[in-house]
Amino acid sequence: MTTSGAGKMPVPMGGLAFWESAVHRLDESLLSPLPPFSRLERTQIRTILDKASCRSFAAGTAVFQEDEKAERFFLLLDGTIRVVKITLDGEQVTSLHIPSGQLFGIAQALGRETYPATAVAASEILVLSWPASLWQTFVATYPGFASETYKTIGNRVTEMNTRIIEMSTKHVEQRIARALLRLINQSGTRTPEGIEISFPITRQDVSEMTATTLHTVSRLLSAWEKDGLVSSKRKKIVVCDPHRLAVLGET
Amino acid sequence: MTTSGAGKMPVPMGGLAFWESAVHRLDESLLSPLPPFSRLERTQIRTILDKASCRSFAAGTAVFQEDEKAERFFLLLDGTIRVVKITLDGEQVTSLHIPSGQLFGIAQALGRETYPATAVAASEILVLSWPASLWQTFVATYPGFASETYKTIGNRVTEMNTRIIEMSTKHVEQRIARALLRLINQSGTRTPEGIEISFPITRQDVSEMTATTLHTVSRLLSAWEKDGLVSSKRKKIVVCDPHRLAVLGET
DNA sequence: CGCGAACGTTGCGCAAGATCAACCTTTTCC
DNA sequence: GGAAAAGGTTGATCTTGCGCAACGTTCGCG
Repeated sequence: MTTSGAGKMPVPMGGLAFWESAVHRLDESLLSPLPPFSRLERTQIRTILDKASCRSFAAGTAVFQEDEKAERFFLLLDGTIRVVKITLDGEQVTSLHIPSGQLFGIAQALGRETYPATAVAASEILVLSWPASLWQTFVATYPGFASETYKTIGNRVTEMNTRIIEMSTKHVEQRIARALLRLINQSGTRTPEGIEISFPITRQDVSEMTATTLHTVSRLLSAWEKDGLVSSKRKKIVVCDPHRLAVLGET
Repeated sequence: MTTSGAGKMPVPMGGLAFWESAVHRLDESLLSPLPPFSRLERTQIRTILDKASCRSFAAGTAVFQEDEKAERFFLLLDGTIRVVKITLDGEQVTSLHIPSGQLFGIAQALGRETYPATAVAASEILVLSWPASLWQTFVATYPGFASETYKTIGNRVTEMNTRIIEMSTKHVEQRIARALLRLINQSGTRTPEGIEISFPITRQDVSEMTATTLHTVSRLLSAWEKDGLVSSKRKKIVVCDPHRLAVLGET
């Protein structure tokens, strides 16, 4: 049950700003299809973009840390975010993955002053961000922004609930199977072999999502590979037979 | 890991309305100290109360069921609510306990049309409720209502996160210890012996909160009783030495 | 190019805790 | 008041998957 020792380096904070507000380059069409902005006019989106900072983070770096003052909120333009908590004794637990197109770091929407967890770039990522002080304005001014945000939160609550239930009632094998399926649903890429998880992911990462050890994940993945269910290289997992994997994850 | 079989009867829906809107009896002072209403005037609270229905539910009955259409939202005036999810194969998992004074069944705040889980009365309870259509009005009209609601949600998210981390990193003994501590914090009653959980709770209930079996809970509780840590009768648990229990729950 | 770090694999033994089973106690309800 | 149901205890056994350990492989960097 206990995830094995330290394992991972302390998450480093992202480096200094690279592209700080080179935002005039960004087109309105980037935001317009995204739920929080879908009901807005082009001009409104322009206004929003003009207030945003844009920045990239290298894989493995943190956008913000748990308990840090929530001075900005973010939108993930590209890549995937891993939301992790770190326990007193240094173990990491991944509570959530956030695919591109979603808001994150929205402590304001939960009535918090600090971020509830650390956001780590799973791959190289591109994010927009706004100062927290604009949150109220956005909620009040832009129709659909608030409601879509709360839907996002609702979905995350649902996902957390699902994890609690899985950990309570499923065996390790089933949890891992389901975790992989969730990942390819959220951010899978079609390949000739099957559906690939579109960001680098280690056995350790998977173990942190499923409350087990990298050893167990490794064994399982090896067994599944022999069986033609998955195919995995270093930091790469391809699900070849999602259906059979889903069957494994049932009951 | 897998919680033992059926165990509990399917949660019955609460009976027919007993006190449907005998609300004129209720005093404004009931709501005024509660966070969602704390910034409101007496007259505003009166208006809110006039629109509410009041009702009691017997212990073990459901106020609403998972996936039911969310036609009302609720305030728990007295008692404790157990929020449970039921898996396909009939196992129950408790995700949360809600103490009196809090809103619940607030699917609207999560952008949902249906309730995400079942709310079961842990003891006899008293609830106010309003039609979902009033949600928007409340949020728009009453200052502090929205922000306090989102704080509540934030707290619940935090609590769920805590559970995920505990299940990922702690052993059964520690999880149970912490679960008991959380319960006495939320709804404990001082007694000469120690602090008592102020609603009836079975070993099975505890096992559903901690992802174990009632057997393991029973053994642990027996051991702790011998040790003077707790004292328990049928459906009753008193924590005699919270401090030592907290130590048990660490690391 | 070669070394070290990060990542991955695999075998073995052991312990935590689930499962099975039997039995007891208290409550409920006809 | 007595049977049945709900709740609780406790022992014996069995399985999962963790801990530890040793080793292989790939990658990145000086």
